[in-house]
Amino acid sequence: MQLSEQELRRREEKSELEKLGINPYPSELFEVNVNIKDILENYEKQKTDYKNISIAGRLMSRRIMGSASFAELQDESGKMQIYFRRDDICPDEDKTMYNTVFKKLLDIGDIIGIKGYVFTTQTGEISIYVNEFKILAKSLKPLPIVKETKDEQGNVVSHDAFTDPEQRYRQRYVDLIVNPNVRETFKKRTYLVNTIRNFLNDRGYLEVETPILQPIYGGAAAKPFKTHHNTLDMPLYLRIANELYLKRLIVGGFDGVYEFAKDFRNEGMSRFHNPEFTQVELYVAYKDYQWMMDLVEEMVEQIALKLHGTTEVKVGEKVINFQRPWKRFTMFEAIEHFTGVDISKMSEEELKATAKQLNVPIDDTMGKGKLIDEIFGEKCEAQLIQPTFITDYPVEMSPLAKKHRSKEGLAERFEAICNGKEICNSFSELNDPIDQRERFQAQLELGKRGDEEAMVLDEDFLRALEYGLPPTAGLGVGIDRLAMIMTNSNSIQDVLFFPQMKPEKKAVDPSVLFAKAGVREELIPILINLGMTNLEDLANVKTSKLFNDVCGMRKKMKLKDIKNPTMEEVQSWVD
RNA sequence: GAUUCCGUAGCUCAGUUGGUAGAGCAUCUCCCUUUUAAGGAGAGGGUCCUGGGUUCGAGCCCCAGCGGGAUCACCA
Repeated sequence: MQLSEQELRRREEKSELEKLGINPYPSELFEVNVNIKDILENYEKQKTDYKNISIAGRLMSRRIMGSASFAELQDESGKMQIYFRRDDICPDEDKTMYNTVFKKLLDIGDIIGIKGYVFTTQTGEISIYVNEFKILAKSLKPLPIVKETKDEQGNVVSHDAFTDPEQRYRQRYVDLIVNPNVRETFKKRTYLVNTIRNFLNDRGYLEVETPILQPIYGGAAAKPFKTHHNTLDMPLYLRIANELYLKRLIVGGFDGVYEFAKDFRNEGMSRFHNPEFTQVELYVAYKDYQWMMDLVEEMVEQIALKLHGTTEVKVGEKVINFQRPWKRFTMFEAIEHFTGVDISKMSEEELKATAKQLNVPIDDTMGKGKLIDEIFGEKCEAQLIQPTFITDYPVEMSPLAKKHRSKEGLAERFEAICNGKEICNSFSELNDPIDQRERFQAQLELGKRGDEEAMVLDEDFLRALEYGLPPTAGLGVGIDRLAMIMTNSNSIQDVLFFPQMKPEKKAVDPSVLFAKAGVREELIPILINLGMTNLEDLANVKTSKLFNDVCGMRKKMKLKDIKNPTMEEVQSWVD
């Protein structure tokens, strides 16, 4: 690893501090009695409370002017100017703490604790007057620091912003330090989850945990990640959903259960898809999907209010209003609304013809349900910006949903669509075990025909249904999708702290290099132990010395079974 | 997967028909006691993503690869 000049300098500063008897990474706690947000909000009202403060954070900028300096301190709650004066930091003859430690050995990015008092500068900025400071952690890597100014309208303008998406996602910690709006986004995500949790707890539903490692994956149509348990010597799957487990709990006698679940799907990635994502699933006994729609409306409206203080949320150029009640369309109505075609009574052949007319791509494997779904997806979904419930999906697409109480071929199912994307999915749960078995069997048929996402038959789940599942309404809400809308984020990566990325760099594995040069496999560990990392290292020492070293290391590593190389052999590596 | 754009200093980015590698910030030295993108004077810092090719000469042109973004298609 090649260190930059600035990194080397910071390492030297670290040893300078140690030479001065200052531990750059002290162990003892640093008492903090206030944060920046608190000062900004309350100092003007209650100045006497801020005569003796102790605060810690990261040094974000410095303006040194001879024997006085201004700097900026950032803690979790915000940023504030701090003021240093040499003769206050160092009241005695010895000016080391200011002249050397502060001016020379401190850098932007260092974490410090300060004691002092709050005051207002001549230019009217609330600042902290530093009486003493302490280094709490030395930072060895320079931060991509963002400077900010305000234009005439008072808008904050960033300069040299840290914007490279790759760097931001790979080094989220840096992103969080220098881009305060990123912290806000993730706080909102947590408030969103908390709001849902409180909402469900208030209604008496029980938060539960169910297996992530599952012997049979189910509850959704998706490709799973597969792994293996050594002791049991069996395959296991990372869950694609937790639906079937939560329904087992309803069978067990709980009237309402929910779980915030990380689910895993081995599928494509995009700005809407990450291999692992979060859903909250909720199941409530003795309810149906109509009831669940009311719950979703109320819950999501409450989220908007909690996060924004209003039901109106700005997303891109649009304003989305989550105020109840939301528009409700059956799928047929939605299609008729957007295409002018009433497909509710059409046969499979007529549907095919309609799809072709509407330029909806189809293929011969598609049945009636799939055709309807395609037409909807192609012609309607993207146009639904304001939150809208779409109800009554084709039953073929919903193998875990109850058949519609009155409409042939449909299921009691709804999705809420918002900003052109599904944010939740819900149905009256299928609780007829015989029907459920048949639906699974139909899925098996699809699987045999090569549908990789077809569901697998879960005998234990069917057994649970046979004991009796009360009529139940179920719901799944995509937390990431909802968080994207609620935080005005364009990509799922912006609402996941650590989105999935390709590995950073192919580490050049020396053993591969050596193997290519014709080194016997068993000798490679010896070379690595000798500190050789590439072929140049081999070429840089005399062949005879290399030969001696290898034989010596072989002995040291007690590799009796390995034959020493010959001189010719060693020579051949370098050639 | 398809299309398309990008990769130059620690950061943000310029770089002309192909002719010695540039700016601002950051860093270092000096000056400066209320500054605020502080200021003034000076200095250091580069595998121009990698590997080939064309050329007297490549950051620039060509080919291949790596990494990333955006858009589109399937899944939430």
